Amino acid sequence: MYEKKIPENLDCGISVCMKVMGGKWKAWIIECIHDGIKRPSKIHRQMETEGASLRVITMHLKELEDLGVLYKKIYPGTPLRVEYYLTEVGMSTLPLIKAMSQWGREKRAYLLQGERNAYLATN
Amino acid sequence: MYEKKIPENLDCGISVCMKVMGGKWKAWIIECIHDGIKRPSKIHRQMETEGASLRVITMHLKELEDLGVLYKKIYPGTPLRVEYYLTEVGMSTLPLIKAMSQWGREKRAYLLQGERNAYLATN
DNA sequence: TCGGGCATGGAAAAATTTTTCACTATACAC
DNA sequence: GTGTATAGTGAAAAATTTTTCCATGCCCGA
Repeated sequence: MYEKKIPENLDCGISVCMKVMGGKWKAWIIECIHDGIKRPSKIHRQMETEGASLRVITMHLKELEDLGVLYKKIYPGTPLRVEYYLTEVGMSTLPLIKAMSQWGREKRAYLLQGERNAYLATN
Repeated sequence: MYEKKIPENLDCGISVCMKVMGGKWKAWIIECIHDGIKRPSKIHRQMETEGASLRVITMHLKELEDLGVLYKKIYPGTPLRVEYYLTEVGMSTLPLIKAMSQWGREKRAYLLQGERNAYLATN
């Protein structure tokens, strides 16, 4: 387990939000589960074309579960089956994720068009 | 300059959004500038209590300028003065940042309360 | 019995981000 | 002259995240 060396500062709402939705794959995992893809192996199959490793998915699922964003249902027996669901707080991320996603789609072309020049103030 | 080894995938709106607002300090820098703290040295003084280095602020300002989220006004002369402002697209991040910040503040207590237990399905 | 799928975890490597430090250059105040 | 302030860069170190690889344990099908 990796231990932080610089203590996390979660005083600020943005840091808290980023802890849940930041990172390379977390928002996608939340979206997957919302879309009904609730088992780790399925989530992985959904995202491995994009390059997500199963390991990182496992780690994020655990982290999101510990935060109370997801809850986990275990079906005992073999092969062991597990399903993740959004908690109420998990659901409350959806409008935000949708808004971020839409903003990104809307602004992408502009943002990626290249470098800009500075203005020279002449006063 | 650091060169990416895994190509960035910006097909997805969330990745684009995270490119602008993710990272440890970017959202704060945008907020600072919106609050009228527009010069690098001022921004640094504002955030150094939190641990932000001047270097990372400089780098993020440049990145956000290249993306067209900020524009830069240069006042020639010495000491050289520079001011950053939000572009129209920069402004459009504000509702999102506000929403993230508010969400984080609202859910912080819940999210940080500790680990959770899985449900054992009994069917 | 061998190979597959299931969920998960340790450990190390690789990739990326952030920090720290050293440096440029100019002008002003003391 | 020395110290300060301005904005910025390069290089290396440190911190963090993500990937890769390997291992566990169990059952099912060939």
